[in-house]
Amino acid sequence: MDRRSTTMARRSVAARTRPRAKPGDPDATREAILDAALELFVERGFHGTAVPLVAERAGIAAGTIYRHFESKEALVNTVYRTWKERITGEVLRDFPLQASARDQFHTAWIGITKFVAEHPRAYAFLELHHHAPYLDPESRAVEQRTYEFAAVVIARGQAGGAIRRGAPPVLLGLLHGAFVGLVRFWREGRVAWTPDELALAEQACWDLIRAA
Amino acid sequence: MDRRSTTMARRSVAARTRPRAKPGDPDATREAILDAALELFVERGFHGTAVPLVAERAGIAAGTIYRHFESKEALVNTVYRTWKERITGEVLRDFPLQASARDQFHTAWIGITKFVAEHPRAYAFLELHHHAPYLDPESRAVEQRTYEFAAVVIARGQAGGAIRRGAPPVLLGLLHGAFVGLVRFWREGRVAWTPDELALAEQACWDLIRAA
Amino acid sequence: MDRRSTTMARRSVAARTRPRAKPGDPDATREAILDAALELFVERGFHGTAVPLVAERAGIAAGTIYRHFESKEALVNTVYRTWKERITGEVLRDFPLQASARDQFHTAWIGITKFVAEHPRAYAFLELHHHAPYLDPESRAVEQRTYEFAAVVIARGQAGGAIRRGAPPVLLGLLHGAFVGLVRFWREGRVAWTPDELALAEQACWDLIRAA
Amino acid sequence: MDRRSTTMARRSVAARTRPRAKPGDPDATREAILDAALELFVERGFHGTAVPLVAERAGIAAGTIYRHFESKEALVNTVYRTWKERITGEVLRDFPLQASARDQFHTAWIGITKFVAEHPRAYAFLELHHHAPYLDPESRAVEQRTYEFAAVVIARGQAGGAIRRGAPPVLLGLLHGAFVGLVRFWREGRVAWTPDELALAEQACWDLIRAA
DNA sequence: AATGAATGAGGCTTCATTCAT
DNA sequence: GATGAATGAAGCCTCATTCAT
Repeated sequence: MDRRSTTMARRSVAARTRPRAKPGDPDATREAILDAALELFVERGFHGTAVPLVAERAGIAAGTIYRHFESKEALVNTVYRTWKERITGEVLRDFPLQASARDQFHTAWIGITKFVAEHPRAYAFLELHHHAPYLDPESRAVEQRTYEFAAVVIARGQAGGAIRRGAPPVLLGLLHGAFVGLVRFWREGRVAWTPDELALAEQACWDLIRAA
Repeated sequence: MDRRSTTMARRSVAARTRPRAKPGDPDATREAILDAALELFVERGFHGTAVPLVAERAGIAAGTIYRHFESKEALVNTVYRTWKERITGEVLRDFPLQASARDQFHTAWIGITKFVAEHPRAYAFLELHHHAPYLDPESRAVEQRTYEFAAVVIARGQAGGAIRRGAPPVLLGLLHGAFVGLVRFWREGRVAWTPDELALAEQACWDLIRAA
Repeated sequence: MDRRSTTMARRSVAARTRPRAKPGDPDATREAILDAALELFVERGFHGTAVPLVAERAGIAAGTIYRHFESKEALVNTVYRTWKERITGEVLRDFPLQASARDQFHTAWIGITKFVAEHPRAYAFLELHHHAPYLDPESRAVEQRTYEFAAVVIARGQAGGAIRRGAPPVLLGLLHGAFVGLVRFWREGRVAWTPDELALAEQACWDLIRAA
Repeated sequence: MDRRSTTMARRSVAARTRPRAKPGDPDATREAILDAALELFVERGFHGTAVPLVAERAGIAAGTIYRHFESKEALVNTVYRTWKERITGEVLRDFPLQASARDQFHTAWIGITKFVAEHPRAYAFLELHHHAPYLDPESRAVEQRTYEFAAVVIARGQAGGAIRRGAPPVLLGLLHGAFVGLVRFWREGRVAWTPDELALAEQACWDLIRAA
């Protein structure tokens, strides 16, 4: 009845490759569903993705999804929170609260670009579902916390004279949007995700917000 | 199936009063449908908008929509192309091909912000449906043409030394994304759409792409 | 666009025979649905009756039901109220409020037995759905009003000395139950619905409640 | 598949404590299932009760039910027959075949009211599932045997002059229905189950069938 | 051209039943 | 015997589309 250690090992391997078939292990099934949902919601949008299609891509039966998630909405929200918390965690872990604004910016830039490179679909998902009407209050709270943290960092950079004056939300909207635009063009194949391009983009984005 | 020039002319009048007119005039009916569709696709998304609902908001019968558009997809695509061409036209009309990069930038900035202020829903629609899976090749071509023009302008700015070096698509992605991010935050009520904020944003965006 | 009079005539004939096919007339469609639902809910119960089955018996497509009723629950409730109001109206129209208790009893008996003979399925439906959990407050209110009227009549009969002492609800429960039991046995083919049997039953029921 | 006598004996003990015991004893498991099913079928109806829910209330796993019952239908039928036989047995045990009709009536009345008081849910179950479409022929046969015995007793009462003339099924339908109506009103909270009310009801029911 | 009732495929979800452990 | 995750048929309902008027 308990083969957790074995199956966990097996799952983590499977997860790193592709969606996969029915292992009979609840955790693996759950992961397969989350992976399939992530992909499909990115490819076709929430309403454009039929639940049975998610099941098919996950290699399970349609009904099985409802043993793991209460509803399609609960599923998107879980995907959303899982990845939003993950990216936030990865970027903010070891965030240099005492460093200069430029160093903080660099740290965040590296963290986010790394995440995008490793989990491009997850980043696309988060961006596409930003403020989607089917996100529940808890998901919005996660969103909001990230936003508030960023606004505070910006405000402190302004206080220190390193970041240009102006309402932090304006700068944040521009900065976040610029990065999203870059990623989007990369996904569309219009730009490459090379160190050179990224260095250029980083400098440009810093110039976007830095004080003159 | 399209009679853009005629209907567009009349449209601007209809739009300024009310949509959902049903005078028995085919062009007016068509416009009412396009207006209703624009509103609803923004409010509820493509999949969330039922065709009979569009008809109701347009003040006509459900079946009538199919006398003007082949399908729901044809309808979104027409809305998309209509507005994409319109914003492109408005921004590029009188575009100062001979002016300095900074002046060109300013002209474009004024044009786009004006469009956003006057047609916020249309801009939201275009942004929300960017690369949607139900957009057809022709709609994508319209997108592509805009993109190519912008890339050329950037490249010329680089050649003249006014715009920072780097692949034009990177700069374009950042710039376009920054603007979209600003508008999005404005729509979400996080920033105001005042001259001050816009001036700040314009300068920041110029710094994003200008040469050092 | 208005063929109301013609179609109404056609419908009332059809209604008297059997459920029927799609006439294209909304009222007739609605009636066909109500008739089919009445039959099936009696034969198989509410939860045992699939909506598409109702549609099939009504000779229409499944989706059509939802143009006439918001939900399956709304459908049962409409069937319930329609017939409950009808039987109440038929029995209470010309109810002799000033007559003796025995005459009142006889009047009600005749009215109800007539209704049962004419609309046996409707009576079965009402009895089977008495207090069903999916009946909405309005349906329950209809139920309640009938009950209260009967209780008052009983109480007045007791006041006049014609009806045996005791809590009116007890007598009402017994009396109503006895009649329902009689109808049930008739439906099951155990007793005949002949004047002789009915006269016997009427006398027995009167003896059930009359004063010694 | 049935081991009625063994399990029934043990059952009365289990029922008096709590259902949902799961001692690893097959008979106890079976009893727990039957108890849980009885409760739930009364509370939520046959179609409204999910098999896994029965399992949960019985304190066992869903699959286990199918080691004891072939199907959900087999389960209801077993519940039905178990209790139908039990009430019949309790009422007819020591039935005074030689006594007067009035005494026989009284004996039956006491037996049934006692059963209702002790097993209200079981009585509700039997009444609610009378002639349900998912009862199988054997269940109907059990019903039929009870009915036939009662008809014979009535006929003998008529032969002795104590019971009014008329087709026994008519009297039986009325009598049984009256009692059911009483119980139903009691369950709905409209009448109390007190000695006074019961005495009144007994006399009324006797007057329903007794000769003038 | 317009209407709007009707259609029926397809979407989300439930649940009776199976089966590997 | 028991488990409980998985199954997939079937249920309720929506909605893009058609067609008789």
